[in-house]
Amino acid sequence: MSTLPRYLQLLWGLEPTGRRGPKPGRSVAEIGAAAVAIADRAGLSAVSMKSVAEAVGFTPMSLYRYVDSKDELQAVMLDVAYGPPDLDYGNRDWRSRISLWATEIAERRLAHPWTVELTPSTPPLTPNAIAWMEAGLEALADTPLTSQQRLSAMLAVDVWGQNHVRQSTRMGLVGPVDPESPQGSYLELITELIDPDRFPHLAKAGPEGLGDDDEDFYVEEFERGLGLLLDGIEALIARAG
Amino acid sequence: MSTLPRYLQLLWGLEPTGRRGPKPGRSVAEIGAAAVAIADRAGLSAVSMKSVAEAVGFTPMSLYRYVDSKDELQAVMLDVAYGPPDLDYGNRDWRSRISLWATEIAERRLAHPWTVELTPSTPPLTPNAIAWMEAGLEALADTPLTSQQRLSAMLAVDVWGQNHVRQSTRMGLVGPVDPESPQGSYLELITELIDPDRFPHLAKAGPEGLGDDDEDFYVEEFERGLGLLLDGIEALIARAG
DNA sequence: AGCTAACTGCTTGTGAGATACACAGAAGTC
DNA sequence: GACTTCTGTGTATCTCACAAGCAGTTAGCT
Repeated sequence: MSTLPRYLQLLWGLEPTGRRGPKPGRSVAEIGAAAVAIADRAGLSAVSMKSVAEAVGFTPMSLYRYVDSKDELQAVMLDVAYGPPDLDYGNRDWRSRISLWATEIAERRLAHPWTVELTPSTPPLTPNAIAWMEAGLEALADTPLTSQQRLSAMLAVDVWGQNHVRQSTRMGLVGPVDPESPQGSYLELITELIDPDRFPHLAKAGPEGLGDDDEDFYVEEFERGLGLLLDGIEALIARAG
Repeated sequence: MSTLPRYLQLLWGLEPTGRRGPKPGRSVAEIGAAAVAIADRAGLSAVSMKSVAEAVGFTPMSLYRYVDSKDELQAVMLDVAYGPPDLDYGNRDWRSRISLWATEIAERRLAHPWTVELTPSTPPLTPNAIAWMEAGLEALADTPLTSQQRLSAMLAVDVWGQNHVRQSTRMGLVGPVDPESPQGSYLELITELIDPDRFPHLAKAGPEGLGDDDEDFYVEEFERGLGLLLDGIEALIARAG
């Protein structure tokens, strides 16, 4: 049994009782929240050990009492940004359940667009992240799929949704406009580069597929893609059931 | 019309003719190849402006004649790593075509596992990346889907495949073992953390779903997930046709 | 009550990395 | 042959993440 990294112990409330020494001035959650606030306000690049430390009234090195590396800090940030899942599945069917699940996650991600930009180097083990995974599996609980199939299906939905949010926010379709992204220029560039003779399919898809940066393009495309995945799962269920 | 970034001009061979001054000593492609070699040998973190410069016989600052930032260098690296698509669709049906497409991309990614770790901040506009997208769309060309639907479907497949490679390499199922990743410990940690009462579904899926790190788990799971997506696309086609 | 071990946050320091700027020589143009 | 434009270079700055040792604090033991 390998011992848990400190930030996980702290997040899960697993510290041994009867500790000596001064009480910690802040909690990991507070530190994470401060980092989240900075990222929300000034972008991910503004989150440094120094800036976070200042925000909580620490010196940079003090943060290392709570977190062993910046990577771990980012894991905490994700946990704080997602928050606990709050889903009422009622007596919906599985299709409607994962839809709800996927939509809710997407909402949290949209609220903190930087969440889809950082790529954790280790699988998430923080409480909220775990809780969301649990909720996703629960959505598929009454299907005849094996737990492995459920896991795969859920992962597919999750990854797809994450990517959708990423693409949408980068193109400025949704959410607060990131000042440091060129957003609009992509379309200009692509039409400039794509020679219709060499890339006929792309040439057709480019303007048509990306052209209407309507407000609700995000929603339409979300439903389109999610539907595709759900149909795939449905086929899997049909075969298994 | 916004003007193209230099590295794209160079990659696409769009430099204006009749230039004065000395010829460039190297090409962007060479620089990219050097960076790729370093990443393959020593990991992504070993790729710095300095190390790449040394590899091509330059000083760090010289690289900025070819590439405006490290981000752009990474875009070049991806282009070099993917290489041009070399697919023979023959007279397969669409299902078999995208399968081939997805499999081929996955192979390239496996050959350079770091490709799935870096997240380009801008959509890919480099020649090979574009060519791969074109090939993906071509695979769906004779379906009754709109170009927008084709684009979405292709993107879904691509994102899923990328994630699959990422997960697999991180868990050490496939490819060269990254010395700086803890790999095995995840399973221990998760079983240590997941209280079966609070997270019943995960508790069941965890050991069962991730347990058999067999060699061919990668392939099985690849086919499973890809099949799910293809079934989704098929449903879409059925509805559209 | 006094002692001690374990813990707190702080101070100072280091090494790496990306990138700005001004320059000397090369290769075209007139 | 003079002018211009582009090449690669040397030097310097600025920001980070992170290392190591320190002084004050507190819970439990004697």
